Order: sequence, then structure tokens, then C-alpha cells
Amino acid sequence: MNIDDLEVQQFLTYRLARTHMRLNAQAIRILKRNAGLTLTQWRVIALLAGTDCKNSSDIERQIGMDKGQLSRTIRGLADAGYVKFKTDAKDHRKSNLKLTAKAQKIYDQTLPLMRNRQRSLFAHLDETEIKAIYSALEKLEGAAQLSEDEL
Amino acid sequence: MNIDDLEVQQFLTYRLARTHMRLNAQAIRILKRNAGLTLTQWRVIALLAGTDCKNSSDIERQIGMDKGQLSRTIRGLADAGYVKFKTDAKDHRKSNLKLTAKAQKIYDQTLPLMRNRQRSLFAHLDETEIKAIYSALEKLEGAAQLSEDEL
DNA sequence: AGAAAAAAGTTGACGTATCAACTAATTTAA
DNA sequence: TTAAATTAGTTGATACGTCAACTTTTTTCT
Repeated sequence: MNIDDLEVQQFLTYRLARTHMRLNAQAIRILKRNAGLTLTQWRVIALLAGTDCKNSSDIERQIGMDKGQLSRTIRGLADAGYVKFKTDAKDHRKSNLKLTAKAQKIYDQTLPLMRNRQRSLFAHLDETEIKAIYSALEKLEGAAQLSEDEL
Repeated sequence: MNIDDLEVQQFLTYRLARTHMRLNAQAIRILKRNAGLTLTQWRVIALLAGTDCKNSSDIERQIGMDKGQLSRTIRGLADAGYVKFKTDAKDHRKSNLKLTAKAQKIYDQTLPLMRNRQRSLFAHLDETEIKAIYSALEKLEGAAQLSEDEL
């Protein structure tokens, strides 16, 4: 692999951006059609339902999403009747989030769909590719945190 | 790989989105600092300089970028003195784009930087991972084009 | 040739992402 | 114990991405 001969459109970051864009668009289509949710709404719901995330900061840490955007997404979910706030008894800065029955229901309906999608995507890859892509993404994410001169 | 036991944060699409986000932010930092360009500006310049793309549609096809956004990016580049328009003699719909000396210079300065970054990113991966990730991205991009019921 | 379809590019509207400033509550540590 | 630093969350400004409508020019088809 000689980088000097690599065309810009073949830069790994560029290929990754393209694939990400397309997969994202696909997820947005599926969620819009089947759940009337945006991708970020779905992700927040999924984290609240499927992990031990309880509040905004937990989600932020888990998902690496911008605080501000998260705040607005959560407000949107609350307005749409998907989550309820409850100020933490011990720490009044925190407000713990609870999914409503409505949210739980839509999550239960949508999760199998999203799992099926993962299954179909995996079906296009062989075992080596799956292992390699996970480990590569992990390493790249680490490298992405480096500043220019550490790179 | 059993999908039913896979946590949502481990969905391939999700991991990919995260890695993309971080790599993107890194590229934006580097370009801002070293060239005063945005990532899309850089990509357009790189395609005009390094491939046979001549106009907006060529770039659109190559990069899969939105027409509208491209139009605005190109206008921005023109306003900043990086590209010049020239209506195609044969097809008056097209306007061929030409990089100015200023753009060429900044491209020549920046390309090595960007290549070095690719080199550093690759250095974190082994040969198998590199092969696998390229081939996996290719396949995933194909699968991303499928509609929900084809998946 | 002439109508219909398609392609190039522009523009407007809207949602999402990113960054920074800010308030309020809590923790650290002098 | 109280001043300084940190953490949770909100808000505003601004940039970017996405979608759709629209104009102009070219191509296709009969």
C-alpha cells in the first residue's frame, strides 16, 4: 500500500465518509417510515432502553454526541411524549430520563427491524472482514483523537 | 457473531458513524489550521487538481455530494479566489472550473500533509485490516443503496 | 422539426451538527 | 468553611447537509 500513489478519492477517510453517508441515509429512511423517528431520536431511545444510561451526560459519554444537540433532541422527545424528566434526588443538576410506554412500545417494535438490518449488512461480509472492520474502526477512532503533530 | 446479543452501541453502523465523526473532526482541525479551508472546500479542490473532474457534475458523480451544497461550496471557492468559472463552449449548461495559482499552491502544500495523515492512520492497521476495511466499505456502500425490503 | 424528457446548475427552506457562552449545583482542596 | 474548579444541562449563533422546486440548455424520440 503506497500512499503516494493513492488517489484522494481512495483515501480511507474519504471512503469511510461516503459509506457512512449512505448507511446513514438508509437508516434515516427506515426509521422515518417505520417509527416516525429521526436517527438521533432513535439512538437516544435505544440507549435509554438498552443500556444503563439514565441521563444526558451518560448518553453523551456513551455516544460522544454534542451536549447541545442532545439537550434539544431530548426536549423534542419529551415534547413528543417519549420521555419524562425527573430531577435526581441526590444531585439536583441531573435530570433522570424515563421512557414512556409509548417509547418503549416503539422501541420494542423497531429494534428487531434494526437488528435485521445489521444482520443483512453483516451477511454481505465474511468473518474476516467483520473482525477486521471492528478492530480497524477501534484503532482509527483512537488515531482520530491524536492532534496533528502526534499523528 | 450473534446479532441478537449485540448491544446497540456495537452495531456496525453506529461504530462507523462514531469513527467517521472523529476522523472528520480531525481533518477539519488540520485543514483549518494549515490551509484555512473547510473539508468540503478541500475535497473540491483536491478533485479538481488531482482527477479529471472539470465541472460540478463531474464532482457530484465522483464524490456523491449534494448538487446544492456543491454549488454553494464552489461559489465560496470562487469568491475566495480559488476557482474560476468558464462556460463550456460546447454545452452552455456546464461551466468548467479552473483552479487559480493560489489554489494550486495551497493544494501542493496541503496534499503532503493529508497523505501523511493517511500514512499515520494506516500505520495503526495491519495489512489484513486495511484490505478488509476497504472491501467491507465497498460492500456496505452497496448494501446501503438497498431499500428496506431488499435488505 | 418539434414535443417531451433529461441534465447542469442555482436557490430557498429546513433540519442537524458544532462551538461557545451561560446558569446552577456540586465537588475539591486550601 | 468558603473560594475555585468541575459537572449537568440550556441556549444562541453559525455552518453544514438534505430535499425539492425551478431555469436554462441539451438530448431523445417520433
